[in-house]
Amino acid sequence: MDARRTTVRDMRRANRSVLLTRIWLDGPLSRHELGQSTALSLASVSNLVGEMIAEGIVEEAGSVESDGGRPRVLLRVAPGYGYLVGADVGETRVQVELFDLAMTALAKAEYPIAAAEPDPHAVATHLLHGLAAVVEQAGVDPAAVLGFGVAVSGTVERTADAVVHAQTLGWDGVPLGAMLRAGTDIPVHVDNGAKTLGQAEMWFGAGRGARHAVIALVGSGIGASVVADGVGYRGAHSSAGEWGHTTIVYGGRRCRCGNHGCLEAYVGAEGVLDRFRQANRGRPAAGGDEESAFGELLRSPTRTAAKVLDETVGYLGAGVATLVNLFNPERVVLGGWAGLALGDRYLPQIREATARHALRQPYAQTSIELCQLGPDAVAMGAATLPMARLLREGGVPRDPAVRMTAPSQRPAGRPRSRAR
Amino acid sequence: MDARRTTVRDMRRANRSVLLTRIWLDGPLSRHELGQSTALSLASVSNLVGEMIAEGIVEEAGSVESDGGRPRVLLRVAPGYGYLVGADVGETRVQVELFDLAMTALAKAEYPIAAAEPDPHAVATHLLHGLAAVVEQAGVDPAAVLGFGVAVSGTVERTADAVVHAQTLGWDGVPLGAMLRAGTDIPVHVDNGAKTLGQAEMWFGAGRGARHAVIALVGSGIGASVVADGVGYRGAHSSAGEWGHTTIVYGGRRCRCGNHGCLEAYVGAEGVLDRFRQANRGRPAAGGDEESAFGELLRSPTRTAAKVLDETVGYLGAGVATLVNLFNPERVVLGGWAGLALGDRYLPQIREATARHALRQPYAQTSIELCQLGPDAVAMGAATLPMARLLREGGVPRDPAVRMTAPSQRPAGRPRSRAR
DNA sequence: GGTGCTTGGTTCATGGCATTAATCTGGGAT
DNA sequence: ATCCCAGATTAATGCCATGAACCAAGCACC
Repeated sequence: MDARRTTVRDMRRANRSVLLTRIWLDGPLSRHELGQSTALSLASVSNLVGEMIAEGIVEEAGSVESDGGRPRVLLRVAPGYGYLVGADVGETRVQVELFDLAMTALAKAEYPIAAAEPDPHAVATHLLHGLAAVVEQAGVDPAAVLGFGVAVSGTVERTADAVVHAQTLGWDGVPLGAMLRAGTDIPVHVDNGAKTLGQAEMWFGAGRGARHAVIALVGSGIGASVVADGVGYRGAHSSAGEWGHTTIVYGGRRCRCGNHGCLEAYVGAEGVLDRFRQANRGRPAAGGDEESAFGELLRSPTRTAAKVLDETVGYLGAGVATLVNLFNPERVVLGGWAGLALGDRYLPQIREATARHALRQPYAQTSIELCQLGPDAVAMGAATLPMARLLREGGVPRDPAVRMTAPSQRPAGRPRSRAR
Repeated sequence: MDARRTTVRDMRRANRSVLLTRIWLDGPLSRHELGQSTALSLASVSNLVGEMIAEGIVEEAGSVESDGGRPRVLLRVAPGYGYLVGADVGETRVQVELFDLAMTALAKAEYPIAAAEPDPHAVATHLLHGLAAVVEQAGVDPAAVLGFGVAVSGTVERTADAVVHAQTLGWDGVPLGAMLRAGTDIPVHVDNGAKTLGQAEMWFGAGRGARHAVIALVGSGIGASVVADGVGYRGAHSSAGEWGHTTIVYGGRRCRCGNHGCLEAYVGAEGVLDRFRQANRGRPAAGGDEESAFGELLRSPTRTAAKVLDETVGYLGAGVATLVNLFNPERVVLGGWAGLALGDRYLPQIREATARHALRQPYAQTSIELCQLGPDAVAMGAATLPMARLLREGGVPRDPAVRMTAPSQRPAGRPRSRAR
């Protein structure tokens, strides 16, 4: 229902995008298979693929015999056509990683963050240093870096400046995108960490193959990443999926957001430990930091701990049921460090609790799984941002005339279509 | 991220769709304005519009002087090009209405439903009779009826058979679409009533102009219709938006769905009246049916009633906050007969309660309004289903070769483009 | 070791499409 | 009358996917 024209060029871009996406996601494929699954004519597949091979973004990768006939040549995205850099701005450190297009990590850099509420400029500096460092470390031509994806907590406005509002960092209105762009020519993408992790999980993890999924992340805080019909659901201002602060116990426990009865106050790691302390006559769980204390609780639960955890599973089930009822996903993927820890031990119980609280039919149509990538995949998730753009644009650079930096074996060095 | 090709024909259809949608929604427009707002070249606008005029779906509607130059001719969708029939399958009656393309109601038919759990065949018969009746009544050529939209409660599978699961009707797996198609040649569309009402509200009511909105419907039951980026959000199996059975009071009141603490058990009219009865030492509210009892409660609230209603507003606020946090809409539209009744009197309080329970930022980015169409717009909502298809397809009939039934003043009687 | 078969991939002519630039149309102002 | 101005149409152009014909590579069979 959008009010935008379509031109003949959009068509080609769209078709390139479809082909490239399919080649990238579903591994080496022959031209024939591509035609089959995209409904594109073989002629067009050949034409478009030929163009992309000439540009260097796609390459032939061996062939496979086909009973009786000519062997089919397999195609894949050339891993070395370009590189992606992803960064995770956590509460304790900035982590930067460089990947090739096969998503193989080639270099890594990490910078600790001292302050509880770090200075945005310091973080931006870390990020830019990290970017330069991993490019240097991997020995990659900076011009071949297709984009720099940065994942932060909090919400990110979808404007050019990528203004960040992050309560946990104490940032309110930090134009991180603009700040980074001032320091590099590489295209910068900033987004929420839960969303990027969700995208990574959809492409490489437990979400593979699903078109409608919710990635539910439980850590110290709680968030969710909603994927609807293959694309991330963002809402009007990109803050959709704030699952942690939905009311689950009206008038209940006070939450750090200031409200009462939020899911996070019951299921978030901090909330769980706090509830345990109350149930345990004021004595907190053993263990130094939150994560080890939470792990200790799970590993050797006392009677009190078991009770608290049982209740936690119940609350979590009600929370997941809310997601199931409202979003009707075909899959719910539970992640985050606390979510994985809980899920490892209590997944059947979580499913039961969800079944108790969700409507029968939507529940029957969904499955509840655990994240497969672990919580360290945030940087990779961030690297999916430039990759998503590359796939969306069908691999073409901004200016269709330029871009002959890609390695091209062809003597002509130009797309064939010009040569006529 | 869908794996579907684009052809040169899709392009034209998409552009026709964009133009037709814009002409229909934003009233009479000149070719110039169309070019402006769609970014289409004036030549293409002229070409496409000319085609649509030749087909009869668009017509010129006067002109407006433009300072100094040639006056601009205004275009509109020809109201009599075709007709839409919408039906509302309620719990007590089947209502069928016929509209022209300007959405003017031209005929109406109504059939009472006796049983609490009506026989699907009886309902289908009513619907088909109603369809024939309104066509007859309006004196319209049956071939000019573009589609028959049917709104039911419950969820509707998006398959050709349009299988309906409706708890309130006692239907589980009724292929209503298939049943209706067996009795008429007119294209049949079946969907959930909340969703169609939401669409109507988006096009003609309080949702106008919004791209992200949630229409929250509170009656005896509770539902929501989510519009994301201009299109209805359906989820994997079309049951998204089941807001009524999200847990709001963990372990709370028993709901008719069998669970505990559902929003519906607190804010649904039945739940409110039930809570009043409990608070009122077992004496129910005055009034015969649910609706009048609820109205009575609101009109002259006793101290007890006021307290119950205050609490209701609180629960409702928490429920709306859940929608705001999870969907991040730019607008929440409150409707349904009970929702409107509550909203008329308590809208400021509902806003406050929502503010208390929602995150600050998403709440600040949204506005909470009341439905403008009233609960009787369900049949019109159903008629939006065929209209949506017409707009999506750019007005072309199924077989592009046929369709010369439309009144055409041109002597040639064919689209000009052929005449070269 | 040719001949035909089968499957994979490419070339070429064709028709559809939106675009730009030029042209035409209808009104007021000079 | 003539000019000007803006709206609308026509003509020429270049891009695009498609179907049909054609080339390529392996295999089996005589």
